Parts: sequence; structure tokens; C-alpha cells
Amino acid sequence: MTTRDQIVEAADALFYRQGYEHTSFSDIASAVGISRGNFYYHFKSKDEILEAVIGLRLANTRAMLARWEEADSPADRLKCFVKILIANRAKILLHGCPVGTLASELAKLDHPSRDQANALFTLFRDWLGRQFVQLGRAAEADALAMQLLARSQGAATLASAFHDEAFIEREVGQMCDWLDACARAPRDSNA
Amino acid sequence: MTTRDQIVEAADALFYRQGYEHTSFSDIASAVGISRGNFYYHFKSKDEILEAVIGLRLANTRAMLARWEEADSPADRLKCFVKILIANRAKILLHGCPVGTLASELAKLDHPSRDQANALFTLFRDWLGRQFVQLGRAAEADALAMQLLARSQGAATLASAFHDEAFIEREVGQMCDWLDACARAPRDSNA
DNA sequence: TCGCCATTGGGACGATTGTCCTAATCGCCG
DNA sequence: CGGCGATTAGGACAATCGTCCCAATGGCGA
Repeated sequence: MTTRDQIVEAADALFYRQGYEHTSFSDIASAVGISRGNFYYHFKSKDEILEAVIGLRLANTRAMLARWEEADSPADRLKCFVKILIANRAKILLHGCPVGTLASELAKLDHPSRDQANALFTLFRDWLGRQFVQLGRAAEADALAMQLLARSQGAATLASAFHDEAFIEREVGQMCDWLDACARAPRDSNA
Repeated sequence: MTTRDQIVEAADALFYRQGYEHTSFSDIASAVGISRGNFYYHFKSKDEILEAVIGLRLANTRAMLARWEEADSPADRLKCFVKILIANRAKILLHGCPVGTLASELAKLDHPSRDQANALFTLFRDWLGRQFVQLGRAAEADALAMQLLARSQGAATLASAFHDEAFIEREVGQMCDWLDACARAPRDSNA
């Protein structure tokens, strides 16, 4: 792997664990094992590293969504999304959702890359919307996508605050039940 | 108002808008209109200001919850909680939920006052739980409280990311409907 | 083997941070 | 009016930040 990729990967993990602003060049340098002054051969600024990190996350997310397409039914695909809460629960308990926490930090910093970070949300939103369309809920697909996204966000936030692993599992279970109900009754029935 | 109170109030607003770490003593000083070096007569450290800010938020929240007790029915009281999303929507669109964003920032900083910040969540959680008990849902009161709390958190996070005021209103409407359903059928019926 | 160019290490720079010290100032009480 | 304690302003302090520069290093082609 190239040095540049190592930097981006280390920065990705550190930004998630400690936040963007609280992560210094020294932190990334010692994580990668290179000297601090050498950064500016690969990146012109710290903001540029953030852009690269967001780009990496976008690419990884797109790849993950593509893998989920292999699931048999729209409901199964939607459950793939819900179950990342289970797969990543250990990290979520410690640092929250990587998408949500980055978005809210960059919002407070009024950072230029804020929109790029929010594009991560849009990626999920649009993909979820397409699955709901395939479920026969075209009229309300986007609203349902937002609902599912919001509920996952809330689950991650509270699970992290209370360090409550059981809560994650309960919420995932209820969301899966709700998706099954959506699949069975393709007309309406919110709430 | 005393200088100390002015400092805490200004810090409260700035921590909300810009985050704790990104707010410097200079920021607070110029907001209050005092000199930077004068802080250490009132507070021994920046962490101590944070403690005071969290203490203020706890007190304000307790007072707000006490006011909500005046509503006639448990369902109405629960709706008071949901409707703070409407009342504060302008600020939420810009800076997210003050409780959730502070908690997630302090989690990343691994800050000593992290537990104090999470106590704000506990305040809401316990109060909501008591309302659900009064609704006749004692067995699942805490789970319902967590559900409502999580959904509000998610709504605030996404509304802020997408700058979507209509989404807040939609979510609030659905949560109110859900609460009405809870009040009408005091036995079960999740989802 | 030589030389070129991509890559790196180490350190300097100015700005800003939280912290702390001290002298000046304010207001109240005698 | 005089004096004392509470409060304040201003600056010094070391540390750290992002940034930048330049000399040393490395490997590959001629």
C-alpha cells in the first residue's frame, strides 16, 4: 500500500475515534510511522486529508451498497442496512455512528467539506429509497428512507451515550419487524 | 446578572454553536466583553466552565420538565417533549440537538465531564419513562422512553444534515400520532 | 557507476491555545 | 475621605497547532 493510502486510512480511523479537529498531524504521523513534515508532499493541507478520508468513505459505502444488492428481496436488502448496527456495535458503542458524528462535527466547524460529508447520508438515503420503491411504496419511498435513517441514527447516538448494547439489538429487532410489515402490506400503514 | 453567570451563558451558546473544543477563551471573552486573563478569577480551567455549562443545562432542563408536568394527560406531557423539536427547529437545523451533539463530542474527546453530559439524556429518559408508566405501560415504560428519545435524536441529526425543516414536522406529527395510539391502546402494540 | 527524481526526515515559522501572574481599578464600609 | 477586599485588564508563559522549507535519502534508468 502506498504511503498516501496509509495516511488516509490512519486518518480515517483517527477522525472516527477522536474527531477531526482533535486529531493532529502528530497523531496521524505516529500512527503511520512517518515524519510530520512529510505530510505536505502528499497533501497540501489538513482539509485535503479530510477530503480524501470522505472520498474513501464514499467509495467504501458505495461498495458496501453494491454488495447488499445481492440479497434476494428488497426487504432483505433493507435489513442489510439495519444490521450494520449489529455488525459495528462495538465501535458504535464507543464512538457513535461515523457518518452522523462527522456530519455534526463539521456542521459546528462550518467546514467547507460539510456537504461532502452529508453526501454520505444522501448515498444511504437514495439507496434505501430505491429499495422501498421495489417494495411497492414508491409514493412514500423517500419518506420511509428518511425514517429508517433517522431511527438508525438515534439508536447509535443513544447506544453510545448509555453504552447500551442491548438497546441496539432491541432497536434492530423492531426495525426488522417493521420492514417485514412493510413488505407484507405494500399499501400503507405507517407508525 | 453576575459576570460569572454571563460567562456561563455565553459559553453555553458558543459550545452549542461551535462545539466545546472549537470554542476558545477569546471567543467567550469577546462575547461577554471582558478580558481573557480575567477568566481564572471565576473558573480554574476550561473544564470547569464546561461543568458549569452542563450544570446550567441540567437546571434548565429540570425546570422545563417541571413546567411540562402541568399538562393535563400523560400523552399531552409526552407531546410537550416531542414538540421541542418544533419550538427549537431553527437552531436544530443549524446546530443539531444540544444534548446529542455535546454528548458525542465529549465522547470523542474522552472528556471527564462526559458522564455529566449524558446525565442530560438520563433526565429526559427517566421523565419520559414516568409518563409512560402513567399511560399504563409500566412494563415497557423505559423501552418506550428510549424509543422516543432515539427517534427525536435521529430526527434532529438528519434535519440538521439535510437542512430539512419539513422532515422535522413530519416526524413530530408521526410521533404524536404514535403517542395517541399508545394512549388509546394501553396494553401493547409496538412498531 | 552515475545521476536524476520521487520520497522522506527534521526542524523552523508564526499563530493560537489554555494557563497563570501582577498591577490597576472598582465599590462599599467605617 | 480613606482604605480594604473584590474584581478586572493586560500581558507573559510554555505548549501545541498547521504550515512550510530544505537537505538527505532512496531506487531506478542510462
